[in-house]
Amino acid sequence: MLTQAPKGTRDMLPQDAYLWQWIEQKEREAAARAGYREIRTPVFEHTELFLRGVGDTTDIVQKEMYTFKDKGDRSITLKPEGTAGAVRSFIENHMFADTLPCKVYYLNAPIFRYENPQSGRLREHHQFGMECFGGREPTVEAELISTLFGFLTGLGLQNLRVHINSIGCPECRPRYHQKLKEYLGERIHDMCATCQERFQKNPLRILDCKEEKCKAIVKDAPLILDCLCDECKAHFSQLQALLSARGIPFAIDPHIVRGLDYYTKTVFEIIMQSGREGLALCGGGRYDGLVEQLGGPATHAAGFGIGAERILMELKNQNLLPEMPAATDVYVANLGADMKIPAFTFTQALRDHSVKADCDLTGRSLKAQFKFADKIGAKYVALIGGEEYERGVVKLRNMATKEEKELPLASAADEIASIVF
RNA sequence: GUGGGUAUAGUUCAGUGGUUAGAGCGCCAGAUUGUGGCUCUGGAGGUCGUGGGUUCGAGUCCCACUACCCACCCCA
Repeated sequence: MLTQAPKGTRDMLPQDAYLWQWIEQKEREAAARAGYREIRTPVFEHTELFLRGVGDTTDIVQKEMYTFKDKGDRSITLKPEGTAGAVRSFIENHMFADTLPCKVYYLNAPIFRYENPQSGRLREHHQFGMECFGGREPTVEAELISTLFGFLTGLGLQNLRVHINSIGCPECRPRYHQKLKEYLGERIHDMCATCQERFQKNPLRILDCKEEKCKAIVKDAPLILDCLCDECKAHFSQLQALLSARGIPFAIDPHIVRGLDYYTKTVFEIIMQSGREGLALCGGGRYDGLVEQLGGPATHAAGFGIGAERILMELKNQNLLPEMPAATDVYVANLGADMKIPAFTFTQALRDHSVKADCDLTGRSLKAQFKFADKIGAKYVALIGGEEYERGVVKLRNMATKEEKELPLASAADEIASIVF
């Protein structure tokens, strides 16, 4: 127990951490190219933020949040998604008063959900997300999807599917709800308990049910796409035109409704086609009402979150992960007890020249030092030996070619730096 | 929350209820004392997940708990 990480969490060990650095660099570049700037918000927020922001009928809020009282009797919740915190910050810091649109991204922020772990799902995972405030045009969604698609294909990922849908706005959705309820009518009593509850609180989510009996009933239900108001209809068709113009392959999936209540108009997902097929890599959409709902001025907004673990999982499936770079370029071996100080100072001199250098910390024999150098992938071994030291030279061995040459001690660090780089 | 599988060395795994629990890989050391990868030799390393129970005797059978893997629900 004591030496066991909590269920659903993982250590990022050195052999994984370089992948995170690598992917974070790619995320930064993609977001920066689109004019987004980084924002970092707290790992925890007041529970109320998620109740009002994410929606108290959602599974996330009802059963998946890490919620606790702090010592000041405040109800605190570990972030179960990225958008609410960004919106809170946008309002609290009066970013709405600056020039809009305001475009921000968060870099692999930790996200916590209490659910049963399985392939591609942890209790702590990390999301890269982008949020745009103050843009009413469908260009916003097109920009988000294009950036995301470019980022993912830039990593080499194949077989990505972009699914889009529109779930209307406060203008047209109530009309759709009415129509859906009329369609379902008495048949709602034949549906699962969850759907009967949804019928009252959030009829749209009935479309999302995976139960066979519910799917059968819902199969011929009216689609929200057929009930959109003129504005939503125009918005959705303009988005399609933008994506087509950019050459992004997308499919309209009228059954995407998303598990968070704040979405309006556009919702989208990017789905894995290989490996764990059908698992969502990314989800996002427009949430024009959220800023106002949380106490800010009415502000158009849209964004997405993408799971970093799932990206890495898919990259691994498609064999696209880079190899771990060697930690050390030059290993400094010492021979003889009185050579330990010269070896140490020479190692530091190499580091002063920005060379990744290492020396013995364990008191190994020369043979074992070479073996170690080989194991850590050092390209060169610099030997500080008594005999050479007396003559004022360092022996440099190329581990791949076995070539050895002597360099004057005084200029060796400088010369090695120019050889390594 | 529900269901299935698993838990033995650092790791991957063997191990009919019966001596002192094994192997491959990895780790450490050595093979005439100043040189890595290959080979050979030796060594270290285990409360057999935790706690109960059955039994003369449990790594092995039973129960509970915990964790991991997989699936459902849901989601990234």
